[in-house]
Amino acid sequence: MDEKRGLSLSDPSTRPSITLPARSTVETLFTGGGSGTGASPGPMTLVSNFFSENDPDSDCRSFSQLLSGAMLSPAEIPNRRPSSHLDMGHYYSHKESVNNGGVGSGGGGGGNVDFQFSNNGRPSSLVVTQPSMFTIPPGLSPATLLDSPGFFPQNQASLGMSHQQALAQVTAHASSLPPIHSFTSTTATTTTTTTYHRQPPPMADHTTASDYQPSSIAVDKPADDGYNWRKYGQKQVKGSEYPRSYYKCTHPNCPVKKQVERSVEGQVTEIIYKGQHNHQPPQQKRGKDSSNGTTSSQNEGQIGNFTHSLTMKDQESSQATYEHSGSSDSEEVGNDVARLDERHEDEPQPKRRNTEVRSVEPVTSHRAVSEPRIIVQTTSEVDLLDDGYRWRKYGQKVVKGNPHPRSYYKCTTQGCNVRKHVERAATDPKAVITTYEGKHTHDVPAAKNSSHNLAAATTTTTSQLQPPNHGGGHSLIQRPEYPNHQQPPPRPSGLLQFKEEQIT
DNA sequence: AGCCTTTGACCAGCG
DNA sequence: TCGCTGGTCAAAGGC
Repeated sequence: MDEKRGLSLSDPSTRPSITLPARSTVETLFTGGGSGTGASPGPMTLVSNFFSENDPDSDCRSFSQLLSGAMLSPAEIPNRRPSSHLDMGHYYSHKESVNNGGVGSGGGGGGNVDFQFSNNGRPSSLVVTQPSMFTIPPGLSPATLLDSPGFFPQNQASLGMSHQQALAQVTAHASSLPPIHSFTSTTATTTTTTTYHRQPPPMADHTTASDYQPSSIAVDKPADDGYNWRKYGQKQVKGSEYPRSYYKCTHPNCPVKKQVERSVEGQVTEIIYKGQHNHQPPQQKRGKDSSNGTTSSQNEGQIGNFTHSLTMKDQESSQATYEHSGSSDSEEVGNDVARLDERHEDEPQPKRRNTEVRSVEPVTSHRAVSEPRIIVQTTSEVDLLDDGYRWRKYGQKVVKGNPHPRSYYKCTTQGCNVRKHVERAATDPKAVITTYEGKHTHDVPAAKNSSHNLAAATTTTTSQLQPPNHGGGHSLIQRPEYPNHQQPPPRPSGLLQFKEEQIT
């Protein structure tokens, strides 16, 4: 540290106070829009708030329907309202459609069994700033998205390229997306902070695993994506409570840059990648800064020129959202942006690039630990994303409009009343929504994590609205960022692991 | 020695 | 034109 410097923004102790933004709509979701009394809503409340708030023309939809909606192209959902961060119901969002009506889809009344929820395509915070942008539903990776039926019809036409071409391109982008797809998890009561890293799917096969891998050095190396970076600047950007750091790829003549924002605690809140690597990832220097050692071959054959952003905004209260929204500008495909961002869409974003693919990565923060979360994930080979806990299936039901049954599980640990239900998309069984209810009263079972390595190839993305238990017990592996913070028991490092669920 | 981070200064775009 | 803002430069120091 340069001692002549007075204030180092990288030093949390010297950072200026931060004015946290107004609670987002996501939080409203959890708080029940003002009627909250501090009690944590159940999953039904959560989703109900989420989808039905103040929407006169909202229609109840089941998870299946939501997922089905997520598979629709804009053409199929012409009256679609812009989605909220948590709106899993669409991929595309045109800002011109702000006043569009909500997607109506049948469904009935929303009981606990049917898990039907009203839809609210909440205009606020969803405004996509560029036309021809598409929103990747929370929890769906670009590759998965592209592999989903119904994703391409319009996009393909607008881009003038085939599904395969676009897939290749986006996949390439995905591989340039930081393998570290990190997001933090913080609770108010425990101040637990965890950073997760996700590795992008290998180029060769977009259906293969999007590995989640923990990193213990995420704070200092927010995006160890297999490339080497040199920091060349840092700025306190107006409108952002976090300083922004600028990095360049150290490879000669490589134009790739990235911007990283960190929270006060040093957590990475946003990573924006710009440009395309014109070289192979350097060999990982294990032991130095390679938090994930499997990235060296993941970025081969990159094409296109994307900018990616990962955002992990720690909201003051407790919400965690995961939104992928994206654009695919037909005129500037070469400058696309894959962006994970929780920034309010209606906030001005100075100097925004012409095209962006925005997505929001979730994060948690300061929320009661007993609230539910919604996970949207897609799988290929493995059915369910491991969350580290053992579950016993106790029910299953086929919902109208969805050939795939939803399944109900209970945590097998004695005395633990946590339940979850899993539903697959009608149009794509790979897409799964998992809803948790309750809080685990125990830690993640220890011994069961060694099997079912994700390397088996899954394209899995998790939308984490709420950890059922202080952020632990999920598919994602936690590693302590701060030694003094409460953390769940360590889990084996490596890839995302799947539990031995008793699924039949 | 080489690479990296830090950070004030400078530059460029925009309203 | 001017001020604001984001992005970059580059010197200094650290590892």
